[in-house]
Amino acid sequence: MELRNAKGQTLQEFLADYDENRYRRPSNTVDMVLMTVHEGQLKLLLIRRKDHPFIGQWALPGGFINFDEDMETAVQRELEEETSIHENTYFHQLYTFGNADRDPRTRIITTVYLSMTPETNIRKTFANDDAADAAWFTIRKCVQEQNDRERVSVLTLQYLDTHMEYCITDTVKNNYIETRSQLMEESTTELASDHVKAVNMAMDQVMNRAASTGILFNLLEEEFTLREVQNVYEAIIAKKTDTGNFRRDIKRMLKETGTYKNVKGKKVKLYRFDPMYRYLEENL
Amino acid sequence: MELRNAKGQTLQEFLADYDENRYRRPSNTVDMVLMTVHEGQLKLLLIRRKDHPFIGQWALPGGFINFDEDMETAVQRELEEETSIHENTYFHQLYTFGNADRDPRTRIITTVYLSMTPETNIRKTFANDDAADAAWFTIRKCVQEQNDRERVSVLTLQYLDTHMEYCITDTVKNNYIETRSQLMEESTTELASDHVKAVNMAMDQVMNRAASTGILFNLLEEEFTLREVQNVYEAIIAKKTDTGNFRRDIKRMLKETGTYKNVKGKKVKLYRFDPMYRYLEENL
DNA sequence: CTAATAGTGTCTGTTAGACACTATCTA
DNA sequence: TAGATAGTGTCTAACAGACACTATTAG
Repeated sequence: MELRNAKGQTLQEFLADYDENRYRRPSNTVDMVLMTVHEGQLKLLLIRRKDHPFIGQWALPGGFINFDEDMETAVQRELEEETSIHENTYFHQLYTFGNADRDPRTRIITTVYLSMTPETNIRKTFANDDAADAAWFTIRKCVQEQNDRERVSVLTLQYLDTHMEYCITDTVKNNYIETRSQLMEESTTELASDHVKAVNMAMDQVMNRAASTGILFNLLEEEFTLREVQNVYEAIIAKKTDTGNFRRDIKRMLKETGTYKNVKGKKVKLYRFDPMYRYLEENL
Repeated sequence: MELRNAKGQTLQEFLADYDENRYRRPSNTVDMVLMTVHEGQLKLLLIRRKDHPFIGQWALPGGFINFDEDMETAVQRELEEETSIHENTYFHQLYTFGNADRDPRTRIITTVYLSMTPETNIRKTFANDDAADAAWFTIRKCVQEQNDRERVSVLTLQYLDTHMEYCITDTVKNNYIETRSQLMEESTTELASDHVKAVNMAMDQVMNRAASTGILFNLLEEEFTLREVQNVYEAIIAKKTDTGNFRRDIKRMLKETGTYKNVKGKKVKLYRFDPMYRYLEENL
C-alpha cells in the first residue's frame, strides 16, 4: 500500500500528520429507553439526576462513550452499571439526537437505544422508595383524537406522586410527519433535556411493531402462556384486544413446548417464540 | 434557578468548572445514502476519495459536523456542497455507525441519512466521465436464495467499468437477525470503510417501505403518471410487478390532479401523492 | 399486420375483525 | 350460584395475487 495523496504522503505519513484537535468536537453519549412489564403495566426506567444540568429531573439512563469503546459495548456497560441488568438483554439502536443546544455543558450527541427485558431479569427492585434515584415509571401512550391530517396522543409517565403527561401532536406535512410534544399542566415535573422525544419515538415503535414482529417476546421469559403474551401486548398498546383473534394470529410466531404450567389449578399450555417465522419482515 | 449540586455549585458555577477536554472525544460526521432514478434504474451517489484514508475508493458523500451546527443542518449543507442538490430534498436518519476502529485517523462516529430526489432536481450530471470524483452508480439488491433461517442476497453497484458486488447473508439468531456482507471476487474495487453496511441497510429499508409507505414519491416529481410510479417501484425492488394489482393498490395513496400529459400521443392521467392517506403507518 | 404500452375487470384464496360459544376453576 | 379465565369455532368483509381483457400507438 504505497498510495500517496495530493501532498505526496503515504497513509502512515498522513496519519502522523493528522490532528484531531484542529476543530472543536462534540461529546458522545448513549442513552437507553429500557422497558419491562410489571403487574400488567408497561414500565420505563428513569434516573433522577443528582448533578447539573437538569438537576433533580428524571432522565433516561446513559453515559459517555469511552474513546476506544464500541457503542454497543457502551450500552451493555451502562445497562449493567446503572440498572443491574443481566447480560444478554435485548437492545437495538433507536435514534441519534444531536441538536447543537441540547445540553448546556457542551455539544453532546446522544445515540438512544431501545432495550427490553422480562421482569425476572431485573435485580433493581420495584421498591416504592420515594428517595430513590432510579424508578420504574408506568408508561402509556393513548391516542386521543385522530383525523385525516392530525393525530393527538397523550403520553403518561407515572411513579408514586410523580406524574408527567405530554400532549403529542403528529401533523401531516407535505411529505413527512411533524411531531410536537407539550408538557401538560397536571404534570409535577418534566423529563430532562429532549428525552421526551426519544421516549415518544420508542413508544411509537414498540406499539407499531408489537403485533407484526416478535419484539414483545423480549419482555417475556423463554416459555410463556398465550394469556401472558396477550397481557404484555395489551400493556403495550394500552387497549383490550379480542382474545380469539389474538390467539389465532400470534400462534403463527410460536411453537408449543409440549410442556404445561399450572395456573390456578388449571393445566395451561406453554409456548416459545419461533424466530424462524416472519423473520424477513423484522428487517425494518 | 438556584439549585445546587453535591459540591454546592449553582448551574453557572458548574458550567464554568466543566472541562470537556478531560476525556478524549470522538469526531462526528454525517454521511448520506442519496438515491435517485435514472432511465428506469435506481442510482446511488458515490464519491471517489482523493485523500487518505481509503484513498481512491468509492465512499458515501459526507463530512464533519461543525461544532455548533445541528445534524440536519450539516446534512443539508453537505447535500448542497457535495452534490449540488437543490434545497428541500427529502432525507431521514438511517443509522449511526460508531465502531471504535472504523477509521484509522481517530474515533469517528458517523450518522448516516437516507436521502432521495427526483432526477430533475439534480444539477450534477450523469456524464460518463471516467475521471470524475463523483458518480451515480446503478444499485440493485436481489434475493438469491431463501429458506427458514437464512436469506442470501446480492448487492450490486455498477458505474462504467467499476463494479462492486457483495454477498449479503441474513441469518436468524435467537432473537435477532445477523447480517454479514462479503465482497465477491468479480468486483473491481470495494466501498470505503464500513459504508456497505449503510448502503445495505438503506436498500432493505427502501425495498421494504416502497409498497406500504409513500417513500418512493420522493423519487418522483410533484405530478406523475401511474406508469412512472410503477417504473420507480420496479427499479427499487428490482422485479416486475403485476400492473393491474399495482395500480389498484397504489391509487389509495394518490389523488388525481385532473390534468393530463401526452405520452406517445396518448392522453395519460396525472396523479399526485396524497399524504393524508396512510400517514399513521409511516410512523416507523 | 404484430409488438408494446396504458389501463380495466374479475376470480379466488387468505386474512382480519366481530362475536358467540364451551370448559374449568374461584369465591 | 355468579364471575372470572382458558381456549375454540364461525361468519363476513376486505384484501392480495393471478390473469384475462380492451384500447391505442409505433413500427
